[in-house]
Amino acid sequence: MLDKSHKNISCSTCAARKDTIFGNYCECDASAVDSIKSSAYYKKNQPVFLEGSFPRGVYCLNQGKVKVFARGDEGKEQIIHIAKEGEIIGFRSMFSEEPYKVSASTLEECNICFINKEDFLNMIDTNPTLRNGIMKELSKELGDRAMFITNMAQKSVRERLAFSLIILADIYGDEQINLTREDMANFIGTATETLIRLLKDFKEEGILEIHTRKLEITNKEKLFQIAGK
Amino acid sequence: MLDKSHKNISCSTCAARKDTIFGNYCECDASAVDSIKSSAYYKKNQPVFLEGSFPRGVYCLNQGKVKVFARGDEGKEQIIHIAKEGEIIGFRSMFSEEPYKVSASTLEECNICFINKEDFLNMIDTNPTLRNGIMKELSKELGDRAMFITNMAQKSVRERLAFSLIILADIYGDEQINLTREDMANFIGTATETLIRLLKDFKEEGILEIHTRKLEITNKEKLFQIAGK
DNA sequence: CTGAAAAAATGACAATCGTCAGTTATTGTA
DNA sequence: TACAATAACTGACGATTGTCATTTTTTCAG
Repeated sequence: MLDKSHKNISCSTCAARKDTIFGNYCECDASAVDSIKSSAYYKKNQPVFLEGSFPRGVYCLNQGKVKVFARGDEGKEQIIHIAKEGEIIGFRSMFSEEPYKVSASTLEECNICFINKEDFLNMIDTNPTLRNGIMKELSKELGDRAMFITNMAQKSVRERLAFSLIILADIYGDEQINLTREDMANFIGTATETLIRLLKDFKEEGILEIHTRKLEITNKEKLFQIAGK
Repeated sequence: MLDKSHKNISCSTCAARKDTIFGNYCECDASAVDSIKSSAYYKKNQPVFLEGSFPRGVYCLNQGKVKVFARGDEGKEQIIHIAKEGEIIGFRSMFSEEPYKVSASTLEECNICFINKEDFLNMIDTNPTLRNGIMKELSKELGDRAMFITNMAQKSVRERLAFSLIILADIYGDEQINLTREDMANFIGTATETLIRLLKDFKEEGILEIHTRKLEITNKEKLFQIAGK
């Protein structure tokens, strides 16, 4: 259970700070960010922001994982990205001056800090290093998504599953992958039933172990093989 | 046949200028850009830049269309974007300081202007309006790609074809859509044979007319219906 | 204008994958 | 601890889509 005393969250002691855009790009000291941010505790499955609404600021994950997803025509979620500790989410729409095109929702208990739009844009304007960091980030993501699209379009579900498991293993680090089958299916872009069947196949092939909801990868090599180079 | 006298291309008389990032965001006069750009004539199917190489500058399309594509594991192209007159391509990797993750190649005869990296970055640094324009552009594209991914993952090939034809009709304006079947299949993310069959279906349903390679949309309404909202 | 090369089109077939309908297992809470 | 709700799983089945092999049409260079 997560410590709910989010009042104590401070940038200067933030464990995730070194992974953030602030930690990497911003020379300004932590207290400067501290003074303009607020922080909040989120329960599991709680929305962070919603498709269609206008951004009021950006969110910086101190603790926990968040899914970023779009909805298809029939309302089915497509998970575009799973953000973890240290990541900043929701800043894209602030620059494009559009409403959010995606929603974000917590996958587990989270502590999330918030910096309001004016303050954030002001930082960007006055801090070239931070600005370049943001541009670099936007550009990198754009490149990643070209790959994502190519994978979606050209790989089979089996290959995509292998590929996604590698990504998920990376996101979850030493924890075990812990997602509902539905979320996992919506990340891979397939039906829940198909995902379940393929997980079973992978298990029988000795690639992973299924501990109910949690997945333990036991043969990453093979995953790479299946996923394609 | 395109006028090959690209020596005469000037920003101040560029027909596409009003559509460019320069036209929209940059207050600096055309001659300022003119003085730092060079321009070149490209034949059909000529590479503009290649995946894996490092960007030396940005390309601004004066005339003609260019496909931007990634390659899947088996070398199959996935077209991510089709750029037309006025668009600037190849600037993403300049910010991310990575090699290109995609390639670009002309789909027809083109006149393309080039601004070298230093000059372009210098413009960005000194011109906040232009810089914001670029950030807006990056952000917008990122949003578009979330939708693209969702479509790829959730729509049937038939739906994607309808959707893509709407996009292509928009890109080609009053011209007829003019792509090889292979390129079109690589845009939609399907096999060439499947695309050909579906085009035939659409023709029989009175949605379009096939003039060998060129496609004329005759019932856009129906395309919207098929594509989903 | 002609022939070779490239592109478009067609047919046959099988595998992948999604859908629907139902069962079993797990979780969270009263 | 038990029960309701949610999630995980299974089975059957067919439609969609990819693959391969071949033919027809179009394009383009000489």
